[in-house]
Amino acid sequence: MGLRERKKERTRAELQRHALRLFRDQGYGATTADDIAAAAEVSRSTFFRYFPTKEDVVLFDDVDPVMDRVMRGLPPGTPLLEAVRTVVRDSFGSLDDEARALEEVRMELARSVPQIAAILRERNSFGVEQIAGMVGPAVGRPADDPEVVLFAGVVIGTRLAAVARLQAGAGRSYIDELDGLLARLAGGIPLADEPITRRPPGPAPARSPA
Amino acid sequence: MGLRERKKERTRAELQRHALRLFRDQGYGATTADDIAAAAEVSRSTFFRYFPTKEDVVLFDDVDPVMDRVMRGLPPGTPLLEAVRTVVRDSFGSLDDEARALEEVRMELARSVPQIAAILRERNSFGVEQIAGMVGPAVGRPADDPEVVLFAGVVIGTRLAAVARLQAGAGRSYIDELDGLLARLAGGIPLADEPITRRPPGPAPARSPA
DNA sequence: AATTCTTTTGATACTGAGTCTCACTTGAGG
DNA sequence: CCTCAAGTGAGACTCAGTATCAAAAGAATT
Repeated sequence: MGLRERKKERTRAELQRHALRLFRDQGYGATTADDIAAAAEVSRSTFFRYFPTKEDVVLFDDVDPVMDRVMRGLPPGTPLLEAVRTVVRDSFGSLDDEARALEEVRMELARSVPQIAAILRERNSFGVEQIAGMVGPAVGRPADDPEVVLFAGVVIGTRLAAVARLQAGAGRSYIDELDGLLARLAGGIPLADEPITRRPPGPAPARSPA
Repeated sequence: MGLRERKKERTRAELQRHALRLFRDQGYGATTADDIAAAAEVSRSTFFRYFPTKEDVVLFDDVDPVMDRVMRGLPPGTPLLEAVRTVVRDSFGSLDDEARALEEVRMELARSVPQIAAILRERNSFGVEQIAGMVGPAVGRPADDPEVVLFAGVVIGTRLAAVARLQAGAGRSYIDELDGLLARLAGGIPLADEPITRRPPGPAPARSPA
């Protein structure tokens, strides 16, 4: 690996490191691209060359390719839902120290900076297609099979639930929370058959999706 | 209702109508706030007074308060998952003509304009809290009960799956698709116990969530 | 119907994200 | 060295979103 590549890697890491630090210290909104560039001692142009948007600084991670590899390495016959659980656990487990540290910071930010939480939630809803693309082949079905897509949706939904729980201050780490919810899911969808009860009329919740 | 209020209502409707038309005709990104304001014959300032962001023009709808009302009107004892199905179906069914027409246009846009699809997907991932806030009370549990949150996540995930299917060109209407998937969910999480199979290594999918 | 009060509007200016272009620097390779 | 390509910085530009303020217009009062 030449000097050039190493330099690029270093620049990217520096930008991300300073960005996360600034976001934490002075807030996401109050940190301009200029601030980040200045802190990392490069020009604003360079910042945008590395990260197409400010959000991407937060979102860039090294987990994705790992997940696919782990999935491929699982013994055939593993039940799908359990396979997903394993993938989730092992992917994070196999990160090197630096990557894991970044992951920590990012999750910390997600907890403390509402604006970043929002971004993470947004981005997370991407991914039905990605999960479906990973899961479909694993069970020998096309990625657009309705059941594959639905399964993928359920997985994403579970992640959203995990993030929502963290947000609400329910202790534990992101990974433990997600793993726990996935485990619970193995027993079926909770409350699905729970009978609803009459309740007094109250104010409607702020927004629910269209 | 005074002249003032009527005028406001008309202005908002005009802004939204022209905005959606322009988005459809010349694309979301290529349509500036100025364009919309000009088309509706108001100033740019006024546009932002009615819609805090450009996205909000697409996202403004009248469905939300309805859902809560429908939920409250259901007979006690209805199983939760079925209750949600009913709420979804009836909420859309009870829209007046104009609201329904807007809903149509918005869904059409979601299908044909990728950028708007992305926005809708983003926004949709909000709502775990909202759904939990609606569902928790209905079964006599706190909104932050882990099972309530997980259930809410599953519902949102199912929606994402429905949207993903529409996007992929799977015919049907949004509401039919969602209803169908919810129905399927009543039989448990599909594929959860499906054994995975060995498969040849291939290119990793573009991105999956962190 | 003239006057006062309040809401709504338009004009203007500003910040910051993101894009583009172009000239300059600096690794890589002969 | 010298050349070429890759990476960088500077500056200008567009557009979203915010803030301010003065003019216009509906509502209320006499």
